[in-house]
Amino acid sequence: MQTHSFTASPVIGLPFFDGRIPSVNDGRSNGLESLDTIGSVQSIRAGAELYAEGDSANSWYRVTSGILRTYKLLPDGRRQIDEFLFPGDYFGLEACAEHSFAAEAVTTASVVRYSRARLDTLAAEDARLGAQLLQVTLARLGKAHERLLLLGRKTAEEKLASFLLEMLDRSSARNIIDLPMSRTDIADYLGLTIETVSRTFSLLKQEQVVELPNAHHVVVIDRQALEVLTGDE
Amino acid sequence: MQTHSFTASPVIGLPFFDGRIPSVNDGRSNGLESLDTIGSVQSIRAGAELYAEGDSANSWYRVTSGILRTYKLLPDGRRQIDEFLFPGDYFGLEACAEHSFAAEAVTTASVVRYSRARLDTLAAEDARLGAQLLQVTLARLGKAHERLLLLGRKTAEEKLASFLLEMLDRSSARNIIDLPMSRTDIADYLGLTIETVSRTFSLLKQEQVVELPNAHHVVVIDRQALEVLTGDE
DNA sequence: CGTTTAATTGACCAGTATCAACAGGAGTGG
DNA sequence: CCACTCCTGTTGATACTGGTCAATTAAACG
Repeated sequence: MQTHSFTASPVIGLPFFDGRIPSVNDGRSNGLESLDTIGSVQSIRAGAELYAEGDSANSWYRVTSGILRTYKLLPDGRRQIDEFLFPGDYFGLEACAEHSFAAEAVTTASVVRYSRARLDTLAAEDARLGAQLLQVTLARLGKAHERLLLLGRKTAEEKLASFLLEMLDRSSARNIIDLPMSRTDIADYLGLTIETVSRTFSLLKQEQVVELPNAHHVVVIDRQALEVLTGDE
Repeated sequence: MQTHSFTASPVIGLPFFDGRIPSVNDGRSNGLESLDTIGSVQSIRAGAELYAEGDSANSWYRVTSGILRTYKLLPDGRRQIDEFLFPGDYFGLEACAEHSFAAEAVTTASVVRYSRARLDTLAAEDARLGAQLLQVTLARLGKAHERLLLLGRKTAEEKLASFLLEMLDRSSARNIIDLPMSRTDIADYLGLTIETVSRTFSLLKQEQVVELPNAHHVVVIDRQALEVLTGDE
């Protein structure tokens, strides 16, 4: 991993609790760009670990390129992926002094690292910064609760349909999904096995909802059918 | 439901990100007591709804007595309980303008209701308040991630063991757990059916880990065994 | 190309869900 | 005070979704 200085972008203000549904992930401005002045860029090779569960949580991060995953492990090796992180996403800010989950790069990625101590100092002086941090954190909490419903109550097909729509919403293309992560990653994100993920992909293909040109690309043929299959409506 | 004015308690400050593992639930001081000056008390009968999914989220709450549950529903009636809320817990603060989950009383309960607008105004003026809100929200996010692992990767017995230890930690007694919620509630919290919850209770009894004087009380005979059964260590 | 790793598919199995019957308490009325 | 009812929880029989183990195919990499 390499670290070098980062060129600051201008400070951009944001309305205070403006009522819009915030997206942590779309890279849009959310006022936190002002922090770039205290950040440093770090590159991570695909598969490399940024920090482990239990590491001291003295930094906070924003993805600038590539994809990362955060996850927890059980002692016997079972893994639950908490989030896939895309450019623009913030992560690593935690309630306690140690990270409660690990972070790894799915693809080669780069992040901006902020000092937690400096962040706290700035937030103590600037209430607006604190409000923006709160807004970002509340948005992540909302997504986590959405995932509790998925993991606790949805079937394999509903889980995969929900996942594909989530990925489609982050995709730049209208109906093509790029899946940089492996089947193992998808399984550990959805609380399934790789075999079930694979079989469910085949099922969706058979139902003519999607096409699978290869394992890492999905073409959505019938978005509405996919939405019905999520079980959400 | 009845509403009346609430006597303010003195403002108590808290160190700014002090590194302790925060508990949202134990009723200890966390600096947010200053908000009591803008809160009003509201009583809710057992089983009654405080707000529904989709209601406008213009309030924020703290439990002062009783137990509540927040949950999400799928259109076909499947339910996932997000959190059980105990005295001292804060809830209802959300990223967007509508509540993304419903809140109901498990037992007759009372809450303090805060105006979201006034909260925002106060937070805009007082960076320390914002930091405390952030800290409470980060703690809840950490607990949500813990539950993702439980729902995605744990077996029925591991889920129930984890649940019982969570409830024991909130209990005043050393080894007696009071469970005010129904089996249906527990099932919807753990992503199981009531039959599986009931069978797993019987299993734990058979394994001499707990005693079940009745459906709403659990005596923990062997806490260490219960900890092993969570799968966490 | 050849080798290795990832993904798919198949056969079978296990854990949990479903459906159904029964038991135990709490509340109600005689 | 007891019988009746209702409701919740427990237990049993069976079904089914998704997991496990294994073989095959496809993709990635040197």
